[in-house]
Amino acid sequence: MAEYHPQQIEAKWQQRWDEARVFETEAEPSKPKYYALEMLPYPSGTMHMGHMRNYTIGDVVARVKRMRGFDVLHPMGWDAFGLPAENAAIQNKTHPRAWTNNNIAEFQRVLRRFGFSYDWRREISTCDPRYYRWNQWFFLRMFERGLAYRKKSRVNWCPKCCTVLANEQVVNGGYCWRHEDTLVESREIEQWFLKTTHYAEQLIDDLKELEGGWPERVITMQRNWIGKSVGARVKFAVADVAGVDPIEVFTTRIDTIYGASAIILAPTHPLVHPLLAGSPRQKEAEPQLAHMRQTSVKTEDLATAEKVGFFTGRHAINPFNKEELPIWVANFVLMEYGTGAIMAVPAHDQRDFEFCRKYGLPLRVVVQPDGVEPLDAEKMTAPFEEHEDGKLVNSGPYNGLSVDDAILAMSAHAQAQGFGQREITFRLRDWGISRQRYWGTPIPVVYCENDGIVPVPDKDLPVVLPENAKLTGEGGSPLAATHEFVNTTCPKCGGPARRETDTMDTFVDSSWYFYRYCDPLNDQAPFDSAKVAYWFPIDQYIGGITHAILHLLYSRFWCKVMRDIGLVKHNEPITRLFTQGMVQKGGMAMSKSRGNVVGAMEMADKYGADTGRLYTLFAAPPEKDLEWSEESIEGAWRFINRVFRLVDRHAPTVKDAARWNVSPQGLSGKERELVRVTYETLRRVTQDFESRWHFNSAIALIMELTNEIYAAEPLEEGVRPEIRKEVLEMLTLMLAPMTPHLAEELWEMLGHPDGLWKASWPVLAAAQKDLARVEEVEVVVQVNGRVRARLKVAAGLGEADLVPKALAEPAVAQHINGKRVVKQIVVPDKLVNLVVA
RNA sequence: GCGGGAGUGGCGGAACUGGCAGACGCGCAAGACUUAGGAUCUUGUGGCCGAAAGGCCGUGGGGGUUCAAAUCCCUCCUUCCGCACCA
Repeated sequence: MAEYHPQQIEAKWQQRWDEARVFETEAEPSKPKYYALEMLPYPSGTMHMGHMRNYTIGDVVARVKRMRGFDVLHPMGWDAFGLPAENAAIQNKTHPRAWTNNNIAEFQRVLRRFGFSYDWRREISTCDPRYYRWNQWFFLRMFERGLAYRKKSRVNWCPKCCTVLANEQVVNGGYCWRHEDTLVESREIEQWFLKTTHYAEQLIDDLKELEGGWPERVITMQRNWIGKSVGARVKFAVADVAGVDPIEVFTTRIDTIYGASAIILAPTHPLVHPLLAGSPRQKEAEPQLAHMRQTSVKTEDLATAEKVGFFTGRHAINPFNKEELPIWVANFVLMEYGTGAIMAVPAHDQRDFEFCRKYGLPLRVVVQPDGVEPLDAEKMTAPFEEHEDGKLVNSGPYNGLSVDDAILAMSAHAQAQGFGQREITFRLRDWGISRQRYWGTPIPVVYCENDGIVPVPDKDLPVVLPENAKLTGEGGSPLAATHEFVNTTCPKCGGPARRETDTMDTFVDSSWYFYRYCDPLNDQAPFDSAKVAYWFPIDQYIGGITHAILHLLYSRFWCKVMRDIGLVKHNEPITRLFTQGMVQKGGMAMSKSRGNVVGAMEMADKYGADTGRLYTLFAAPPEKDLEWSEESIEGAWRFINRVFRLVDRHAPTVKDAARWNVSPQGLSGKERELVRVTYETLRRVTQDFESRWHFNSAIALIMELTNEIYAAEPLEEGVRPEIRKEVLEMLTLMLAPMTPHLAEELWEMLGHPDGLWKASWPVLAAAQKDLARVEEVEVVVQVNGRVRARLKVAAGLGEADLVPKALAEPAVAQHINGKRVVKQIVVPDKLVNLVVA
């Protein structure tokens, strides 16, 4: 009687796998390829069970695909640049590289301990110059194409990070994504930007390619983030002051322009000052403007804030009807969106309605809903905003047109007259990548007095991050204070020049890392396009929902840039995306700062990796959050032991048995039932793995099978060795993707010295499918929808056989009680429902 | 405010296209084996009534469609997530 010792078994098989290079992958065109990928970790703190859940799901998928004959690429790497490393280094008086390398070593130890089937030869680390060199290379390609550019801009500045944040990194309406208690400030700085907006249209359109493969909500989040809106730009000339440019307005409802009551500018609009200068309202207006510019920048307040505004004393001319409209300034108009100016149409827009009512601006109905009493401007309590079911009124020559027709006709008119054009606006803005931090990729640019901005030539890459920069944590870039780094010569004229001292946002690193896995050691190019063409697109990407916008949007952008450079052929890098739920403890995500982590290594030490893997798969469906329960782990542990004991008990008598020829001839009743349950389980488990990803119910099925086998004990009585072997082997193979070490050990015990990694996922032959079929079923008999009896009958009986049997049941007869059966519903093999009146 | 999820025993969760609600596991209870058991094995375990047979109720609330609803429709409530004055 052997005992289950996971520590020994797991170490043993991990060593065998390594020796046999089982998970090392090369292109094998004879097999279909499969690229399975989990989001790469940021090596910081401890690896906890939240991480392990992500990798376990990915590992199950990779192992199932491998068993099913796919050539599987399953790599792992490290998102190794970033702020925490820098902060930790300052705190612990060490170097970010040392701190990061320690963490990587620790993380790697844990991943290996869990037996994940990675091809470790392909491991990458983004802080390695051999990797970030290609970040710089890509930057230069984008620079050449005008996709990387420098501009002075108002940026989000986190006073704790001492750096600029991307819009995507400002969360909860104005807070830093890393310091959720810190309000982001607004500063004006020269920054490098990547022109994500160049691809805005494609980033929206290509979402169609992802439908079905990506979660609906991720697609929706991306679509909203990019925020396409189709409308028109219209110029309104200023009436009562000369020399001021016309005001450009963006609207999606040019059809309502006859209903405009005012033009409203954002407080920071460049025309506000010229308009106010010398205006009769100047005195009252200026303090209000100053006040408006100061008040809260928190967007969460903005949404609910009272709408306030003031009249500039000036007027603009509606180009359609030559009407003079007052020009206002108001806090609810955003400079960042559209043109920073709107026309207010109170009858047909909620915000305009509120604003105009408050300030007594007139309201004019210009779209009349079909089939309703004419709208009365005096009595309206809400604007009519619908696009459909309306006709234009009070709109001069456009009266009677539908909204859609009016939009077309009026846009055409505006264009012909030269005061407007159709325009598409996006919410998406360019990606600011400059960071005033040390631990990141240096931006490969120098500044020369003669030549200005000069890109570093390819042959001088990488621009290596100096190891000796002083990290103080005080404001400013550490590289700016590192003179050996800053002072250089101009690649063009050879004269003295200064290097760019900002580093790249770390999202650059993760935007293309998965391509590098295909060709990790290439020192001539970021990768060989042929290798990428073989493996891409990624068949299955697995990670947290937290990255639904940032990482995935940037990755999609990067892919399109690479396609246009000619490196790749596909439009989208990721075919299928799966977002797994979080692992929580005490209702909150595991995090070191909350002190609620369950360390992965402690878990493996206590129960073994297989138990940890099995529990995280069993406790909840993979897309849902999982509340960690120490008690429930015992269940997974007990089950594994139960399986181990079962195989251990029978292995000596079955390991030399011949392979069963799957013949229904001569099967005893006990054998028949055992084989049937086994094959039926296999069928359903296969389904759960392949299409539904219900790992939890797959495990439940395997547990049931195990219970059935136990119930048939002693198996030696009435079950021949070759059939015992068949059943135990199937059980072992089904467990292999989830508890691979256990399965290998059992496989060996069952008489296979070769290693289960060579075995295939069992596919049921026709004879086995026949055996999986039940011969006898239980049919429920209902009277008026209530269960009154159960029939044990042969499978496949129809109405003619079932109804008489049902009526013959005493309990059924009793409930019919002489009443007439008005209807009978028969679902073969399931139920009979007799409706009596 | 807009958009998208989710509400099932004491707990985690099953239930594929409407067809026995609560699979599987945890916990709990009883029994067996045992010097012992926080090991193992067996049995029971939604609620209420009942000695039992059995009956009634039950998937967030209310209504509807249907022979039949956790599942479909309407409505309300709770909760989580994303966006948030986007013109």
